[in-house]
Amino acid sequence: MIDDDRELCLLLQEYCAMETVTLHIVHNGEAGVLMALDGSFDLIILDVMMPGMSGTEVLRKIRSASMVPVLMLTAMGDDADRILGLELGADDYVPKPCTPRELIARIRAILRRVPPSFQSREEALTCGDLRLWPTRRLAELRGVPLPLTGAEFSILETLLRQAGQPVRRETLYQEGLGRPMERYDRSLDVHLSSIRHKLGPGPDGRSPIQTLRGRGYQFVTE
Amino acid sequence: MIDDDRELCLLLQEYCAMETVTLHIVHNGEAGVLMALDGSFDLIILDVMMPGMSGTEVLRKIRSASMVPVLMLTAMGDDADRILGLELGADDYVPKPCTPRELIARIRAILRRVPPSFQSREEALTCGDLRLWPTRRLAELRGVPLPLTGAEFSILETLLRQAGQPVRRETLYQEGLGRPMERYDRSLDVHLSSIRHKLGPGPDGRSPIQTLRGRGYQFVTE
DNA sequence: GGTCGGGATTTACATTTTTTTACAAAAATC
DNA sequence: GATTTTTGTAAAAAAATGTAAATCCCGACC
Repeated sequence: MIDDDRELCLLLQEYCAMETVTLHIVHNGEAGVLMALDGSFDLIILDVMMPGMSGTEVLRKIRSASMVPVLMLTAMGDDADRILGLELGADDYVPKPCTPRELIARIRAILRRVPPSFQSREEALTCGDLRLWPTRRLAELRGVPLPLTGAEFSILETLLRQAGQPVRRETLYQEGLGRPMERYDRSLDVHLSSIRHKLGPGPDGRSPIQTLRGRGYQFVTE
Repeated sequence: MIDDDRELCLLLQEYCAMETVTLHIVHNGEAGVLMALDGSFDLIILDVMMPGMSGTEVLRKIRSASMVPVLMLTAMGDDADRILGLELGADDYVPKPCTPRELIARIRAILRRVPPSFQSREEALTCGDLRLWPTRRLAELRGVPLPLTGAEFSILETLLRQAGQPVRRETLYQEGLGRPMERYDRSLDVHLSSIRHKLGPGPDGRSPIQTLRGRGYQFVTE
């Protein structure tokens, strides 16, 4: 999502999380273009009205290099922008203000008609001898299927997506268990214990999941 | 539906909605031709008797450019129109007045015999060896027709449209069963159990429908 | 109007996963 | 070194899900 309205971004991000959609946010056009062209997104939500590089300019830059679906947010009744946007290759246009619900519905509609071959489909998350296929909900350790429960899989997926860097407990709660962390809640610890048990020790004898006391956990790379 | 009888149109539209068929309406021939040639409809319902461009004239225009199935509504006993209609390439003829129910039945009959390749651009939903045709409400597993009840079909369709990512229970209730989820309601579980039973195990021995406890369900991709 | 039958829902209980609890161990703080 | 905080983990408790069977509901048919 490329939008300078931080509040709207956060609101939508929250809603997306509930809908099991992951929303990444940038607040200016320059960063947005770079991110959009990174190729790892299914769809870009783009605000027309932004300080600095305008939305249509961002769209032009994106379209010059990529076919990634773009949904534009426009001020109510701004037909000129709308038409320009559609001509430049936006896939849909939603007038602001809009409800998160409507936005999600539009997003799903766009993704339905985009051929799957154009959708960013990652193969597998690999780290050492561990490999996860999130869309298949399957994990393999040294070529052998690794039976993980749902929560374990989600937590491990989150760690693996950021392998080599620390992931905060709050993040693991949100992404892995789908709820915010609360005081005296020890679920995550228990799940991590169980994941470590199933993974066994890494090549160096330590667990591949390292504890960074007070700062979270980190999946160690080779 | 191309018909100037607004009341009948609305009545039928309501009935169609219940049958999960989407009915678009125009009340005159000119608009009807344009709409029919848009190429996005599975079938056209056409009233013979209309002010302005007559039904047969509309049919002639449609047929000159498209093979879209056309069902004609004719005044009782008006054989001349009927024969002319069939000669011009109508697929069926239903005398007015008729019950919505009968009309839907005829529509389904026509769609059954029209080869899928001629049906509107709604492609089959395919995932692995499972394939659904949402407009025809037909499912196939490894090339063999899979008998599913209405609720089962809708739930599976919802899962398949978002294959590879989790779908929340609330969504499945709303999209699949058409009502909000309520506490202590276990219908969905029972339907899922039955779907899983009918689908059998996937290539890896697990069910293609994975449970994400507390987060929903996910149809796994290949 | 009555009965039949298929599908949907509810019920009841089995099973699995997740969370809580309780305490031990490690690290940080004083 | 004593104390507090944080984390690890086994075990118990709670919650969510799986599923067979009973029941309910509604349209079809007589």
